[in-house]
Amino acid sequence: MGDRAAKDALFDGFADVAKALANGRRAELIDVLAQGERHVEELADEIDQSVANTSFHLRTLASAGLVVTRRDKNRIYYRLASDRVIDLWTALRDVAAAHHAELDALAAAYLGRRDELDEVSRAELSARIAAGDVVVVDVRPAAEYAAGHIAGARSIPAERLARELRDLPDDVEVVAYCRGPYCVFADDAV
Amino acid sequence: MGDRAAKDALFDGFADVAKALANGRRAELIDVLAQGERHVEELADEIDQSVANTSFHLRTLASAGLVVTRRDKNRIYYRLASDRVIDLWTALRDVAAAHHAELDALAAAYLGRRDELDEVSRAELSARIAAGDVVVVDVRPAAEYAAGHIAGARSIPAERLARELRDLPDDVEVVAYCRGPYCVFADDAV
DNA sequence: CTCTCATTCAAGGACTCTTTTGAATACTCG
DNA sequence: CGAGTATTCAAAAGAGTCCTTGAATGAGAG
Repeated sequence: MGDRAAKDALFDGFADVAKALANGRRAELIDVLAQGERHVEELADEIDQSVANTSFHLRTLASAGLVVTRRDKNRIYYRLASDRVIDLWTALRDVAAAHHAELDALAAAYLGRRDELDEVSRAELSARIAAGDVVVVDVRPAAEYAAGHIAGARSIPAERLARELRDLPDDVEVVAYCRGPYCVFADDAV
Repeated sequence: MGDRAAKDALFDGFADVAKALANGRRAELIDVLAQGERHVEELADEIDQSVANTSFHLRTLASAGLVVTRRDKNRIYYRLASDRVIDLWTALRDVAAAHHAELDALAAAYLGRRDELDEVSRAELSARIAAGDVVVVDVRPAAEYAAGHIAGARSIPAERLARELRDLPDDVEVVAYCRGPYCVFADDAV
């Protein structure tokens, strides 16, 4: 008890979990899976990688215990192992945003100029939903809407938005939302 | 805005932070630094590595923004960049403990049989400190005691314990504590 | 200024990770 | 059972990581 080899092995175990997140493509997978379960081909499409490579990354995540699978017909669905994984992902993003020197520039390059958008706080949004003077649009993929969404929101995935824009009412304000601070669907939608 | 290369770069940025934690020795460094700042040679000693290799790992952590340095005379002290890093480390440990299949075995191998020890809850401990019927001993290294400790605790680093054991009073109970659930100083002390 | 010491750098060899390609599994449905 | 499809495996090239050794840096003290 308490010997060096055992301590190394234990902390290597902690490091294994970090190693699973230590790849940009796997980080994207976690970010997508935080919205709900998806199958391999969808995930490959989300991260723009081959199905084989995506499957490999998912296996890496699975063997670190971050994701689990479920079979339905002949599709295999992956989902996060628990909400704790979301907490870990959030903590990682927070630390990166706070301390990683280049992250501001990277985020700006991907997200564009956010200051040209109008933001709506959570409290304000729920007040206005209750008052009925706003239409909320969920611009995430249909699978993520199906896995859970803001009550009363309408699903219009980003790629269908141009076609369905005319169906939205003219006389009330429209609010678009997506996955979180590092998701551009809503920005594009506006 | 929103193009694939920029998204890859952004998530590679998140992965950089995970990569910094993706090594057992660096994980040990974070765990030690969570107790307070230390200089390179002390840290090398804690993780049983050469000073050069420890310095290399610390640089890796520093360039991911997880630790920062401070010079005092001709010593360089490292400390965590902020409490957010502690949150990240805690979240990582939690996920590992909950989902990593082999971690139970590794922890048992390092920690030994914890069930032979008497545990004292936080509430109970503070009540008994107030009542004065307990002596609390901090068995961490002196530097960590200096960086912060339970009010009223007495510092007896593990390596001095055998010598100073006779000085402890016979008539009240003694409670030992150290860094947290993955630290064996207190177990050894008992 | 020079000496000293803590820390960092550089080069190397062994090892691991990422991605692609093409083939192999494993399951469902007819 | 057999066809069809989603997923995983295997091999290989190229890149990156870890740790050791020995030398270099740079701040403080004399």
